[in-house]
Amino acid sequence: MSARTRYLAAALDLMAADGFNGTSMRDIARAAETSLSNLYNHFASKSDVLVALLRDANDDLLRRIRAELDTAGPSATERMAAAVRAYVTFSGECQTAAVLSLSEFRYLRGEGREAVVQARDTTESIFRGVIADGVGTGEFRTPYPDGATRAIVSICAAVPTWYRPDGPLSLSELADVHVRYVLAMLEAATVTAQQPASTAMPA
Amino acid sequence: MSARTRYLAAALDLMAADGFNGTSMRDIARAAETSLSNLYNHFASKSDVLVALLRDANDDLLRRIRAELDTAGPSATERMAAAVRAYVTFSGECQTAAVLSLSEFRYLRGEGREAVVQARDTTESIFRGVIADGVGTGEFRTPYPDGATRAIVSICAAVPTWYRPDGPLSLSELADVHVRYVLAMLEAATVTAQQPASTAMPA
DNA sequence: CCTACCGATCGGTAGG
DNA sequence: CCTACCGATCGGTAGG
Repeated sequence: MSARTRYLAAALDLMAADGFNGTSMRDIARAAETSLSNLYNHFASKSDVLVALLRDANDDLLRRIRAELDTAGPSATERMAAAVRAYVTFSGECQTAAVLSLSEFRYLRGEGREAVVQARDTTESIFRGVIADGVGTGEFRTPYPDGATRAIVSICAAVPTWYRPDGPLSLSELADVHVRYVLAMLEAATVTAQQPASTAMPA
Repeated sequence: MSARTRYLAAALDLMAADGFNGTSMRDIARAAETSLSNLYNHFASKSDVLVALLRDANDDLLRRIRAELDTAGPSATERMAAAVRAYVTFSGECQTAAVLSLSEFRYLRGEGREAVVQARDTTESIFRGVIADGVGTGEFRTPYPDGATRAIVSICAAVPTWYRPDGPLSLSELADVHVRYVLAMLEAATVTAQQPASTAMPA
């Protein structure tokens, strides 16, 4: 494990718990069992630490979505299901990073912010493209396809804020449930023919 | 305008922009054109300021939802539409307070946190109750009603993070769009019979 | 005896 | 990779 990885792992836990402004560079150095000066040898500023964390998280999410899409069927319905599965799975498996992405992005400024904005746009454009495809083929019948991307991403991005690994549903079941919600929201033609993934749900 | 109201208005803008830990009591006092000591005469701590802000915001949201429900029709479909309309309207009209509620809640501890948690549970339980009613009457046919509350609240709560008053849709149109998303997600029996509220949507 | 409020300063810590 | 620091500012409180 490289020094950089250790710093980022420590910073991830601390910032997810106490926020960007609630975490000091001394806190991070201490958690990584190094000195403050050494931390500054790897990151020019506290903002740079956050940029690295959010970029890594977004890269991971994007990689997962693309991997799922590579093995998905050709229809927009199948591709949307794959993308939602990937997002929900990421939200559960990388919960801390997903929470951080959601809550601490606002503290970024300048070019670091622009880089993360661009990475987010890439993710959103994948959903937007699949929605447009599905509307074109008639698979999705929602009269409001343009606003659906935000609604879908909002649902997926909120999962890490309440998900608990010891909950009543496995992450795979949770992904299935969210696929159903999303396809129903898009008024997918196939949604009523789907089989429920599970009959048990959290209260 | 009472002194307390002036402090809270200043704190709301500052904390929504820079976060709880990024806003100092001196910043708040300066923005409210008073002294730090006077601020401490009204709030025992910075946390107490945040508690007051989040409680006020939640009270406002709850009041709006209840007011809409009072004039709504009796069906679960109409009541869900009313609740979503109220939430989206609040998100747009009280955007700063809504953003704060979403992002800064995590910095609360102790009994102040518990009070806000309880207020949130009250709001969520309204949605949960309407969903249960609709499932009971057969209006909502989703196989996963128990997870739908979180998905619905997540969509509504995310609106203030991207909404712009100068966007292509009026707040009323935006509310209509979200009502359609939510009812579709619940697989409402009436959803395909609905009329689109608008043909224009943001990109 | 209370409130509302002041200028000044407390012990510690922030990012760098 | 460390000790030793900086200008400033932190949340909170002093006496009056």
